[in-house]
Amino acid sequence: MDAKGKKILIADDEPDILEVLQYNLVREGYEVTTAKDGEDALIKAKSTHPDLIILDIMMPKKSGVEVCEILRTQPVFHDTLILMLTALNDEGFQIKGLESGADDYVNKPVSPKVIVSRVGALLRRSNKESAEKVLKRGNLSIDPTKFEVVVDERQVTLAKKEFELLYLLASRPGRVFLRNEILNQVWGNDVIVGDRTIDVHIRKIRQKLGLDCITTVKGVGYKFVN
Amino acid sequence: MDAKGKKILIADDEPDILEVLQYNLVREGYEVTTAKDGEDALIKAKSTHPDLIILDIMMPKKSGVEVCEILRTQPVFHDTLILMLTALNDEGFQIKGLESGADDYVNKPVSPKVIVSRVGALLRRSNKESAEKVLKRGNLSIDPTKFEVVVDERQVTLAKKEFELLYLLASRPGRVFLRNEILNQVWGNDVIVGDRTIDVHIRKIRQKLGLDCITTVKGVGYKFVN
DNA sequence: ACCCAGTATTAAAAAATTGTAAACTCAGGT
DNA sequence: ACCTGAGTTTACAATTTTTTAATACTGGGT
Repeated sequence: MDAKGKKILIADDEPDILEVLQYNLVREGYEVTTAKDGEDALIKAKSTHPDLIILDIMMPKKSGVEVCEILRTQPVFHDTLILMLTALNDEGFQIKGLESGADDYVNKPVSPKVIVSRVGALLRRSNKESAEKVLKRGNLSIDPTKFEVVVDERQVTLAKKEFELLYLLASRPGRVFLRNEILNQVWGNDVIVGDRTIDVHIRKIRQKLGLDCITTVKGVGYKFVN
Repeated sequence: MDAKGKKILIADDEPDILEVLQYNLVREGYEVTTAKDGEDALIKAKSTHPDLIILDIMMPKKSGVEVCEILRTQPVFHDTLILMLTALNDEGFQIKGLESGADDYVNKPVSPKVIVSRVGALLRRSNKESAEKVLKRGNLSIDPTKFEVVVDERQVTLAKKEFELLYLLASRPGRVFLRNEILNQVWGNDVIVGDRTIDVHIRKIRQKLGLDCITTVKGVGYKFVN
């Protein structure tokens, strides 16, 4: 739905850059892995299969251009987005970066905001099939673009997490979602919250909707029924 | 919204480049015309009236910069988007390209992906101001050509950013705009401003309009309601 | 009837997000 | 050089959301 779950690999030999980028991307909800040189990048790429890779051009072992070229030869990484970090003073490399199959490049010194914005743009573009559509379930209508829920003509305001949780359950009516699944989908893989948190949100949804559309499956999870 | 139907003219003297760009842009759904030199570009531009023109800087007969300058003197081409292709080694021309009225430039050698992405970005960005129509939402009227907002007979003067922000939100009533979307649309992809800036502008709009037409969706963004 | 694991309910704490006023920057105009 | 206002940032207050924690409930198994 959101940035949630999207995996990003950052490869740069300067720890400071790694840190600041990681911090900012994690804050946006991405799952971030880092690599300290070209070979490390290849290894991490193969093990984590990121959605997007940020490659510094100048790195020990293998340059960003080399890494990019190697990745592009493998079908698995054919659709992986690659964002190059280039220093303004090595023009030759900049050119190679583009030729080698990068999807975009950003000049150093990097601005976290610019990176975040470009990353978002790239992922959004590649993501156009995951269209957010309005769910209609009986007298219930859930519109993710308007962030609005309507029950029998009556408009209900849900908070973000409540909305996401309802949207998830309603996206597959009847199907039981395990508590773990819910945590991963709505909260993200790394966020650590207790199980009771889900209960509380479920309760609020039931309360606000005034409908009994969410059923508890004891020992398993919750499901949306209609 | 869709790229479909948008016309693009590509002018370059290297047939290879013409071909690869044409192939990639056509695949994206654009209608593409090509020109082989500066004068040819002017002729084709006049006959096809493209939405966007890709100009190589170095061309026989007339350079990209010249073509650009000539086009810009004509009102018909005032809003036509121009994307320059520059060789990295002639910085002087790069600068001239921007001065002469190009909307963006891309360094050679070209990467189809980058071109497609930039073209998309340009068209998307221009889309908002090209659809310059008066919005009427209840007792609120927003005229982008006059740059004027009227609430219940009363005329309100908004600053540029305030106006653009209101116009964006009002262009899709009900739809929630994420803070990132707002930043991209109103401020542009590369501009770096803090989140509070949006709030402050929203506040000014609310204040000046004296209407509660903008709703905060906490954790998500803002939306226009009526 | 009692226990137990799991869930519901509540209230209150903690965290996140937004609202606001005021100050600062910068460009343009006088 | 000075003024002015748009635009931005800052720092803090106000608010809402999210989480925790403590307690009560529930239904099946013994």
